[in-house]
Amino acid sequence: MTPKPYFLKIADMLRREIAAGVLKPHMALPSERALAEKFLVSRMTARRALELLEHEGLAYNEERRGRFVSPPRLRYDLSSVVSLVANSKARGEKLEIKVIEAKEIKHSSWLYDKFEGMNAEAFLSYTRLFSIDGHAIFIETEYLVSDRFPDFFDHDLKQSTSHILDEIYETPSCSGDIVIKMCRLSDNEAGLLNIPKNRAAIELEQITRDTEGLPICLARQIWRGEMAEFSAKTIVN
Amino acid sequence: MTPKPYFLKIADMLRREIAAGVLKPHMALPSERALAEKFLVSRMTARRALELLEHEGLAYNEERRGRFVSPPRLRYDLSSVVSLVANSKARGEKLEIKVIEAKEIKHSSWLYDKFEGMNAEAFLSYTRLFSIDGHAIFIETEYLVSDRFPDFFDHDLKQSTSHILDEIYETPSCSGDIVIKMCRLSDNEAGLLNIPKNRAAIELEQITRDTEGLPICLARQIWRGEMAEFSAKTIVN
DNA sequence: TGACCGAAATGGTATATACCAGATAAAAAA
DNA sequence: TTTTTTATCTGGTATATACCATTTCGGTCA
Repeated sequence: MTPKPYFLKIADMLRREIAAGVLKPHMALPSERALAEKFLVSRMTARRALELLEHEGLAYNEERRGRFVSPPRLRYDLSSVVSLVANSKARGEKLEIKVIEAKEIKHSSWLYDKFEGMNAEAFLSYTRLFSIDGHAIFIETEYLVSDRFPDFFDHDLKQSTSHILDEIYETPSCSGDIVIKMCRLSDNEAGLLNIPKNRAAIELEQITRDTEGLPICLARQIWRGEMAEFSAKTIVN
Repeated sequence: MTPKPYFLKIADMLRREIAAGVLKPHMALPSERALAEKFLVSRMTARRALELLEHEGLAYNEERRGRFVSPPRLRYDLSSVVSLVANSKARGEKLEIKVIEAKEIKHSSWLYDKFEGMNAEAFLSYTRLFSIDGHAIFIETEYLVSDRFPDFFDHDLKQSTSHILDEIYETPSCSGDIVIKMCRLSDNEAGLLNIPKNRAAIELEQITRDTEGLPICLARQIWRGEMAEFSAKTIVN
């Protein structure tokens, strides 16, 4: 039997402290150097233990600030499109929405494919950062057909999109197609989410459709993988 | 402007070769030592480039054998429980199911919670490994209430569970609750999937229910994150 | 032919070190 | 008091090295 690697032992110890509540959500974990000194290992070995906890979703990392204990996962229900803003408020969490960018895109074969059957020439695009209690959870970029929603950017983007589309443009969304996969963060995305570059994350792409099945809105969300879990209901036949 | 790190440059090169088709699915990538020599960097730096591709889902790793190019992702439709076995055959893929373990579990508070309202004392549990074209995709462990499905293990477990439950026990599943999240592989799971320990992966838990809403089967799947993507349909209201 | 062995290749774990860059808080200056 | 500087803390990148464990494959021996 080969002996248990040091970095696993160190990770075990930290895991126990988190489970026991000695280390509470958003509290700082020991730094790489502190762990290395305490366990008499090299800094690289200490780092591996900490990175392990990150992969598990037990810790998160803010670049050059330190590593911190992750709070319990947020559950995102795929079966209802509208709910995130409302649900979060109901749970008493302080959901913040920060608008990062809003622009018009003239030519994009990628968007043209996604909005097949729409014959659109220009698209509205806006990116927002969603945080709960001051901690970034995901980035969302949404795309709309320009012609269909005139003066869209005149409205407050700090509210739920479905609310704007429904109330103001009277274009209720009826159904949506969602695809979830593991992905890697780009530099820009990592910066917005305040975590190191090149990390694994979860990408959620959703196309909402109107009553006639035509695409209304394409949303692409990049979630901090350890922050959330996604639920859905399945109906057979 | 700080210069682009070496490991990113190396990853870029590999990414280009994969995109260009020079490196095709399941072909071996250069080894850590080969890359280090070619780019005149240390082996650790070469490894970081390779690990980056793994995190992105472009490569996978078989312990002490080497790293290989990942095939395109498999799409798993959350909206229909039954389909995986059938769908895969329709696409002409060779889906293999290998039974790893089958046992009865007498006492488990965890299972007792999951099957609330069933008053069950013992559960059947079996673990299967699903592979396509010789490559492991996910592990599934399913749990059933013993009393409800007598002599269950007498049947061939290399077929879809819903088929057995439906045809033989006349217990069609009607709906299901699914939860997806990023997770870390245990040593055992990593061994079965033939990838290194302590990696990020995707956990999918599903409870299927009968027409009365009572839980029939709890399934827990551990997917190689880079191998699949998950789709769902959402209906508003 | 078939079984075995050993060399070569692979990744896995680990050390010790160095310097860089961003974040933070204390100390110094305005 | 407010602003600026400075020292210190953090993780990020990178090198060079060592030895271990498993896999693979070629060669040898029965």
